[in-house]
Amino acid sequence: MAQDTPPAKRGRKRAVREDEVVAAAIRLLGARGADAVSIRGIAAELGLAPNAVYTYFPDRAAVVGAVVEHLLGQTDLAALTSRDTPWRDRIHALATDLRHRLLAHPGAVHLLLSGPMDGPHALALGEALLAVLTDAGLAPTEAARASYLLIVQVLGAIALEAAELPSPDPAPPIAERVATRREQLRAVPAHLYPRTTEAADTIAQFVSDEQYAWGLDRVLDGIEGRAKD
Amino acid sequence: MAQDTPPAKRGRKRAVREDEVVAAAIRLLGARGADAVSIRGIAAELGLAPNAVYTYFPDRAAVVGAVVEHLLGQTDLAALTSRDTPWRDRIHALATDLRHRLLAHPGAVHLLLSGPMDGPHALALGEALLAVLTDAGLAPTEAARASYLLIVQVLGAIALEAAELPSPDPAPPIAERVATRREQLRAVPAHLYPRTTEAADTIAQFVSDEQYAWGLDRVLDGIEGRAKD
DNA sequence: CAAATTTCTGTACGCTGTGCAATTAATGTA
DNA sequence: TACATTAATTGCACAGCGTACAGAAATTTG
Repeated sequence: MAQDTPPAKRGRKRAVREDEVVAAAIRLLGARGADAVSIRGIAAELGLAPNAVYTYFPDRAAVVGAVVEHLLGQTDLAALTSRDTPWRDRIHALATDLRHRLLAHPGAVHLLLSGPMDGPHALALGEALLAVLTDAGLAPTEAARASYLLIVQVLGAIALEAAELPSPDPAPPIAERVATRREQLRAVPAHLYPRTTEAADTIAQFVSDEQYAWGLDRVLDGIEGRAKD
Repeated sequence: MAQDTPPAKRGRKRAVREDEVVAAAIRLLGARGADAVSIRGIAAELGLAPNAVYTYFPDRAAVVGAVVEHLLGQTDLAALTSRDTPWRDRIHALATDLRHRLLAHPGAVHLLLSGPMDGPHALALGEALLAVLTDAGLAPTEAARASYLLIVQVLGAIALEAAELPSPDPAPPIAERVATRREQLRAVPAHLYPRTTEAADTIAQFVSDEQYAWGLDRVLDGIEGRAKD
């Protein structure tokens, strides 16, 4: 059986553990935005000299990768694959969960998109999506394409929302963000952009749960049309 | 009539023009990636001291915003709204154009997503999309939501593709990127991720024109289902 | 106790954005 | 022509970043 106690290595003891580095990074991410996730900031958070971080990760990109993995690992994949509820509802639940989780740390999605998502949790998420979409009646190839489409949709929507948030703040509530957008849209000259002006109310609500769910539903409609059931 | 010659201002003459600053930034973006788009790099490119750039833009974010505007302004919106071809084809053409243009400078999409897209060219793009989708038979509110969905889809797909490119290089050809992905997928343990392993060929082709077009078609299917025609 | 090994620290280099004061170059007025 | 006014540019400086290198500290093995 796997013995928990490591085989008593030789040199000096480690002051922290790798997961504490990740935890410190996420603490900074939540408190002061993506730019605050710096080697020096993490080291200060842990009470270490900056260089000590390089004992645990080879460079900053590796730390960010571990943070991304941690964030992706928080999603409940069991709920995604359980067949108690219709598959569309399960995907909706996952997407909503991801959105709230990632918008809770504005800038987190920047980290997601700053490197390839090839860790175990990313793979597990893809695998679970494949299972759901196979359930939905898609052939393997179509299920794979649809899973990527969904990832694109979810991360794209979150990225666009995050793009208009000044990163350090703890993300104002949606109602306030919509109000800000509506205010800015009042400055759009109606003679140059008549349709934009006419649809200003809807456009102001692009950053809302409703728009997010609407877009996801259109994507799911398109996917459902490919099911052979 | 509007007189071209500016009314002979008082102080020292400007060494460059604002659009030359943007051009220098784009030159750097293409040659050395998004990280090279720095105030100091731009200044060196123009033969100026770094601070001189602040004569033309208040801070780096403003320069990036101008670069984004320039990139968005290169798209042919006239072709998007002309009714010679079916609306789906027109959107396909726009999406393809945007993808190739943005992937030509890997990291460009990072700039796009680093701030709100509220410039005139961004507005014009939105307005043109609204026109196309109204043509397609959508009510104004639905057209607005669908236009945002399309922007999310296009930028999301490009962002995910760019995420796995090491930014400075001039973007290897698609075939090579697919081959790299296929190679990496061979390391995925089949017993943990059976469906992923089975669909590896399709997954390797996530970064391809075909997947991009497929996803766009599913989104358009979903949108078309809302047309009242 | 000494040797070996690992981790942590001190220092340093080159890079970033950008604020402040002084300089340079152009124009308007006397 | 001389001077004042104004705008653009520069030099310098500061604080921050990632990270490479050498040495000190801590811990286990012989």
